[in-house]
Amino acid sequence: MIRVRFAPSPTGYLHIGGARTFIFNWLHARRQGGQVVLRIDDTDVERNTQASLDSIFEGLEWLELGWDELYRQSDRLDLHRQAAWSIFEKGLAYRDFTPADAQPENQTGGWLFNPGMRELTREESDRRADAGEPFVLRFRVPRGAGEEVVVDDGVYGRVTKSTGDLEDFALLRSSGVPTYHMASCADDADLRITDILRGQEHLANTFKHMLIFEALGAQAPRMAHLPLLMAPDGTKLSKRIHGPVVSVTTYRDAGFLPHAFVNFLCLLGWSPKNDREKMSLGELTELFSLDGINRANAIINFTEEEPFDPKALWLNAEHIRSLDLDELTRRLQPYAEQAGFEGATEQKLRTITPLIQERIRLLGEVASVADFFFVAPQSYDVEELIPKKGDAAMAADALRKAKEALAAAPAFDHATLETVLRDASDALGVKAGQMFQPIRVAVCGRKNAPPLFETLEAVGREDVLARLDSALGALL
RNA sequence: GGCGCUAUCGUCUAGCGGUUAGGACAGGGCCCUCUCAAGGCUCAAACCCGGGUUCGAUUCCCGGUAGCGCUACCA
Repeated sequence: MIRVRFAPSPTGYLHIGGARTFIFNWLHARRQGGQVVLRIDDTDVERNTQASLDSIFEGLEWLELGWDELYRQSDRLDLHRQAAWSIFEKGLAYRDFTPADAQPENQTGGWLFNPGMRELTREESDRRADAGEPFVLRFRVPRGAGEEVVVDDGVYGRVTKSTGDLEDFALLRSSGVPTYHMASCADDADLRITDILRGQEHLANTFKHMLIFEALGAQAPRMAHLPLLMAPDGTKLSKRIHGPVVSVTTYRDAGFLPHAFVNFLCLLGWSPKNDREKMSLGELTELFSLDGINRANAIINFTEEEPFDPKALWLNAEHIRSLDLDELTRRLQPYAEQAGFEGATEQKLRTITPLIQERIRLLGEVASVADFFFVAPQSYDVEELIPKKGDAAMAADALRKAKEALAAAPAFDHATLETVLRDASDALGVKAGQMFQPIRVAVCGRKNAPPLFETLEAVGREDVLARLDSALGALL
């Protein structure tokens, strides 16, 4: 049974890179009928915040993927400490009494351990500890000549590092709180995690982790590191520098469909190799494989003017178009309410959905695309009422003729309206387009809108006639 | 600085010794058309540099360069 874990630390909001890591883990597990563990890595007491924790859950829940088990590392500190001391008992870790502020700076490279500490006898070490002297517990990295640690990575292949390049890293802080490395490995072993998929920034840490697993007498999980998501300027994503676009909830608020967003994120750093791009969650689950994961970092493309990657927008539009009317209506509802549309009942929305389905890329665009279905256009440029190759007189004629024809129309459905209005334009001796533009602007308040007849039908005879009147008024 | 990883159109990518270097998004043009979309067709756009290996390198090896990551009692 495959067991994966996603282990965010609540020291910042959930960003899209984290979301992608979660998604890849989820897909990897689900593809093989495995389980997904969500583990909150909150051992850094100083930097944890409730807001971050909330943002993580908010973001993950929105993805509509779910998980099977939930843990918090802070509930499991005893387990980590126990694991650390078991390593100490095996002689594979030692106490380092060097005060934190006396730690060598280490920028010229090459710091491996503090002289004197590694060689302390057990008696001496115990004596100083008993006397209450603070210490950190460090892993005793093997120092034999030519020794190396090997990682067989599911993405990067065989990667090795000489132990001569690995410092004696800390397992326990002087406060007694386990470090990330210790807590993470102890938990992975205890939770029987079989596969670790995580960001490539951890590749270099993995050598330490292999050492810890070995010292713990635990079988190391299979490792697979993911290329990183970068900002267009090539630097890492940062809310401070790049703004809210790096936060998952921004995508939710703008009106991305969760699984369209999942689809998009999957395409950054992974490919099914057959040129497929638009995939449902089911298809992704079926197609996902470590083989398809790229090794180079991927840039997510956004600018100040266009905060979302154009491909994300396109994919979202694709997913919107393939939703059935009920589902899309249901998804649209909260955004219509958010826009403050009066009377945005499901029934009313349902008549509008098909008219905007292929015209929006984001659910939130319902606000700007469908406004006139709910309220008469407040103001528009009167010039826009004037058709191409026409003048104000033609516009007025068209509007008057339309009023007359629409008032007399035997029915107010789009088929009837089409006949009636086309006949009217013939009678007026103008082109259909010249007839329709004034009507469209009068009713919708702009030149670009959904098809006219369906739109008129949805708006209704009474409102249409009233809007034609006020347009005529504005024209004269 | 040391160590690790990476390098194909603007962006995401396919390619796993011989290809007109393929697809997608974005961009240009055309068609369709009541506007806008959607759709169809089409154009432009890439193998980081230098050495090897080979009959032949985008592909394999080495070096350079560049980018990213790690180098904490952060994760």
